[in-house]
Amino acid sequence: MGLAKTEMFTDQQNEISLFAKVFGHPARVAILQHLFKINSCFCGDLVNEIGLAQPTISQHLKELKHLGLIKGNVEGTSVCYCIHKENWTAMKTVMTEFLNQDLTENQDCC
Amino acid sequence: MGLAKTEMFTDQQNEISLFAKVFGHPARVAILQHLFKINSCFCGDLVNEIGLAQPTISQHLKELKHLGLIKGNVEGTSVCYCIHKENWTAMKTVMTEFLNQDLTENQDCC
DNA sequence: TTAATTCATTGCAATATTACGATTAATATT
DNA sequence: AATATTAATCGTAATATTGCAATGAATTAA
Repeated sequence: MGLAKTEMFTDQQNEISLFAKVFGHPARVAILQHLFKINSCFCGDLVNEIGLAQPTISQHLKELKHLGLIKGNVEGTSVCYCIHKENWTAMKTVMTEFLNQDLTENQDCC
Repeated sequence: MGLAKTEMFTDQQNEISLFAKVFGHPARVAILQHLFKINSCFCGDLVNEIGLAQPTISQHLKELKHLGLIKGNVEGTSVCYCIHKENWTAMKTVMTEFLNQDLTENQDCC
């Protein structure tokens, strides 16, 4: 099938998994880290920085943009990308809540 | 290709993406949340709770176990699963560092 | 206008993921 | 021993993902 049965899960569970999925490829992690480091960044810079072909980087950027984690601004023939800070913060809230589930209250069962 | 070129990325980037990937399916998010809530949990309970077929749940559990985020303990014909707390905490450190990259120092480029 | 630059899109091949029926392995119960 | 229970594994179909060559669209430079 290769298709998650999203209707069986809560909105929160689906949202967490969508954010996580976009972080589930090292190229997208690298793109985001570079955007944080450089702040303003052209697509071509990322192609040089990361070393994948231009269409591949473009595709990864599209996925990040589709989830709202980055924005792109056309400047002449170039496109300048940067982190969408408000959306990043909102994502962080969702993911942090998931990661910080309570660990302490009980003993391990095994 | 369908194959990430992991050799192009840092160990940290690959590690982040591996953790994120395992959270990239709502069933695995649901399994983890249930294990946090119930603490001790048999595989069959998860099948009832989540509503996917037993082989499917078993496969998701295997991936979580392979990454070290849960442990399983055989008890008679059942297997009791729970969160691997030390490994969860270690994973949380890695992911939190990634999520908390500095947002404030610069203006948006676009 | 022509050529160059930059990036998106298309199309495709290779591989991965998801889901589950059928089966197997292991233990427990009768 | 025979049967039941529980969960892992195998095999397979359907779909998704990754990567890139080729191409297209938009702008800029000559």
